[in-house]
Amino acid sequence: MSTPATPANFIRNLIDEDIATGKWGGRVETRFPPEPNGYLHYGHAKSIFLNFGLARDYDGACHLRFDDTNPEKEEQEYVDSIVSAVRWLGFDWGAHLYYASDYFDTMYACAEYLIGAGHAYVDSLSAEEMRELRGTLTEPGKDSPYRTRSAAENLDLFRRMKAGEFDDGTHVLRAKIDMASPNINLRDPAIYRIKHAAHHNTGDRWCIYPMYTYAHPIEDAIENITHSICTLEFEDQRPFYDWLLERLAEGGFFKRPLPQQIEFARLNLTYVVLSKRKLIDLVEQKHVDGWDDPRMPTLAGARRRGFTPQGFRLFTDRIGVSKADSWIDLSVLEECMREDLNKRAHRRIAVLDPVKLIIDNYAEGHGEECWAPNHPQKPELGKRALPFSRELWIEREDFTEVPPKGYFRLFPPRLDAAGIMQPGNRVRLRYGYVVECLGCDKDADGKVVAVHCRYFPDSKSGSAGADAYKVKGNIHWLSAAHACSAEVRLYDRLFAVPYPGRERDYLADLNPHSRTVVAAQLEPALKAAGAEECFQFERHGYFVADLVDTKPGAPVFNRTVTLKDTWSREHG
RNA sequence: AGGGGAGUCGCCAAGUGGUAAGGCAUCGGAUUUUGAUUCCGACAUUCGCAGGUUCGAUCCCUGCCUCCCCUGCCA
Repeated sequence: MSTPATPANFIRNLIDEDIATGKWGGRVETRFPPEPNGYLHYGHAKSIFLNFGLARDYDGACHLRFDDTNPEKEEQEYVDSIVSAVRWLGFDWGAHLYYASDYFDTMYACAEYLIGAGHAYVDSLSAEEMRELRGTLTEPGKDSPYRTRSAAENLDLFRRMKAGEFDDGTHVLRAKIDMASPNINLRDPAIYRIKHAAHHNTGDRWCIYPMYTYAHPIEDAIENITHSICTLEFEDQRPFYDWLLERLAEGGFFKRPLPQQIEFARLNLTYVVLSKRKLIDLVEQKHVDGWDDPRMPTLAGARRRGFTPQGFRLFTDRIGVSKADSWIDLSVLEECMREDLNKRAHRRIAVLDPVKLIIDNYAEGHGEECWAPNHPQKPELGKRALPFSRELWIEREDFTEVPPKGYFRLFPPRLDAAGIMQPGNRVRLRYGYVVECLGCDKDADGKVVAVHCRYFPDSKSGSAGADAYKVKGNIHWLSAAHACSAEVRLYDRLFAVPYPGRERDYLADLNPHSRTVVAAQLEPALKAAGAEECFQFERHGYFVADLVDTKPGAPVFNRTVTLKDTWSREHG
């Protein structure tokens, strides 16, 4: 991808400073540390581009690290989906693929050290009792009666925890810091708990697992991460991050400088829900067809939707990085996708809501070819033939019996203000002839079944004098005898309101029209489209051949995003 | 309420003592065989509020207001 300079942000400033002072000898090493307990979503894209982008721009490295410290929630399916999503975005971690679970031995050794140094103890309170002693936001906590256990007793207990002698929840290893700290995270946080659960990576080898707060700083230190970037909600955790690494540095486990945690504001998008819990609900309650449903804000869904890695890159550069809570309008993301697709997508014709257009003065059985460029702004991309004949498909909305003011598509002859009959409107059949509307046929219900017109033989696009016909309207069409039909899915935003869940349960805010399936008519060239090939269907938007449902010779298309449409925006 | 953060144009976002970048959106206008694209132009005397320091404040100081996060053996 071309590389526009990424705008300045506070993290880059910080890194520049570290480089200037030589803190890390110019080294920049980041990491993207997802927990494999769900699919990656748009918010992760921000983090991925941030972390991998920094590594790219500073000639550093970014590690892909699975933060798999909770075996009850993590699965191999999720690690696979994460690997494929990060790759899809275009990033490569080289040899730097890690698992927190790879470090369980080191983490355990650190814990034993902490116990020996008097920095950790085994607490045997129940979860409820611990909660009671923790105090509240305004009141200090109280020491656990087990806080004064000797190092020897703690060590013995901890080893027996590891050996599997105890049931889940009976003991927990805690850091010994300060139960009266105004920062609740420093009130002797739990760092190891007993979980008799099989781990996707380590199997049954462990029955005690480290907590995120304890594990993460150690992971960073082991991997020599220089800048550990995470979201704002971990800000209160930073003092513990630093406390832990300082203790461990004292114990000779790590050398200074120690990695530093830097927090940025997570992505909030209107009309979208990004919390893992809600995404899981949507999938499990079948409001969507799985994690990769094109309506899902997951990267797997985005891919099927036709969103592009380059579009995401544009988006993340455009929204920037800061510590201010912000809401980005979904239209910003959509516009980024349009901008990227506009440059690359070949143009094709598709009639999504077909109605017949019959050219009364065109010989029956006659046919010819019209030529259409693949990209009007890029002639080097070539052109393809569009068969033309007497009976065409046009878009139902490109004809109306009673045109609203400013409508410049097809409408029949009508009386003007002076009572004089005026001819029907003229439009150009894009890349073909100019036609004049003669009228229409309707069925018993009054529904238009065919539109009639006459064409002007000397108006064919590209022929000498064709430009003499000045028309405002330009509509797309397909020869009925040559078009092929296909399923096309018109996707719209999954939620109907900007802030789902703000006024009521978020599920009540689901958009009932988030997917409309139509039987469309497509130009012949489209029949050969392969999965993930994207096109602009002229005057409609960008579409992609569905990754999973497209079969050879039988594409199924998903609408990625519509074209900007100032006419319907102003006319309902 | 204790602690931690944030408040700069409709939405993002730089700047952090020398007199408000940029992007998106919007609005004009031009080009256009996609009511698309592209192009050109306009768009904060003002930086949450009130005081103070200073020749000079978005930036420093004081007070206030608003919003977000923290009381999992989740991450």
